[in-house]
Amino acid sequence: MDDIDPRWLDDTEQRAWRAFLRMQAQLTARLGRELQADSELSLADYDVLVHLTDPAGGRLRILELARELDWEKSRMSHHLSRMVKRGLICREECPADGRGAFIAITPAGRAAIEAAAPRHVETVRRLVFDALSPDQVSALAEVSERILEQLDSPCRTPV
Amino acid sequence: MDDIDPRWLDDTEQRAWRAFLRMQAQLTARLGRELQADSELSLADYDVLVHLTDPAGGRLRILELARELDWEKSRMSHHLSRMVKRGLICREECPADGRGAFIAITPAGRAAIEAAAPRHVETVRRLVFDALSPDQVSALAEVSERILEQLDSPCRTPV
DNA sequence: TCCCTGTGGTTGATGTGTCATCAACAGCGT
DNA sequence: ACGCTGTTGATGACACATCAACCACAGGGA
Repeated sequence: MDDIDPRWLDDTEQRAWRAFLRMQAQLTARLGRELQADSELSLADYDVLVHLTDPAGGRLRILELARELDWEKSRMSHHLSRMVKRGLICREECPADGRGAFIAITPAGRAAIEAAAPRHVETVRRLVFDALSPDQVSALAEVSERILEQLDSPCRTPV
Repeated sequence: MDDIDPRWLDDTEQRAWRAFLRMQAQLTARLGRELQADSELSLADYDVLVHLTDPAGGRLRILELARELDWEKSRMSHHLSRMVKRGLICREECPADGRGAFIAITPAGRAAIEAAAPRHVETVRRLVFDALSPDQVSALAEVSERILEQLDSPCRTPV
């Protein structure tokens, strides 16, 4: 028996945690559904395309993209294959490194993201920011950043 | 051309939104991984089992469970099948309604959730609540609840 | 030159989520 | 009795994520 008697959550914490879990699940579901309905893109597709519109030439090394999105390389590869098949992006050789590859946005992909972005932003505003006061927006940012720090910190309580 | 020129996000909003998206993705990934490593349960399994420990008899009608978890009935059905195969739960006939069915937690299921819960709660505390001040916890609750209201409200701006 | 290790990237198996569709049945009106 | 309608649940096809194995090349030594 390795009985850890954990520090259970108190009422306030439980309330926050339950609300957060529900909100998070419902919000992403809704954002995904609306994006899909408006533009035939999934949230994942959207993220990929956004990252490909920034850099000059609209192309990135594959693992560079994976790092930015925080995806596993395998997930990245599978997803890119599907997007290639749909004509949103294409693979390009990397002359400087024989094993490497670029992935680049196609005109069709650019058209897709440019059509999708305004509606998506509008959705985010309607579902999230319209509901929040400026103070709440700041609080959300701070809480998120604080938790991100916590996640990055190497602390993993040794067993 | 239905050119909506959307109200783009300002800097503060962008900062909040980006941080929230990253946080949300990384946090659930991490919670899932640790839960799985500690207990052979996915977050979804955990949720199902939690809901089955509350009611007397540890059993619920299937759609009742789906409603509480906010899952589609099809997802529910698939997931239950897998959990039955693993011996965590079992289906039981409903005498009152010939087509209906109960789903109930098995002793093995109860053992699994009781073993998993303390560590999981500890993880949540370590990754989330240890990082936040009491004010921030309240703010998180309020923001989440506010967004949930917004999601439930029937407003769907007509095109 | 040859091997060796690390890195970039793909592939296939498996588990999981979503959607559309189907079958069984209850409740209700005729 | 009959058909309608809504509910409950199962199933098959497909999108997606994760894991482990793998291939191809780069950059070293020996």
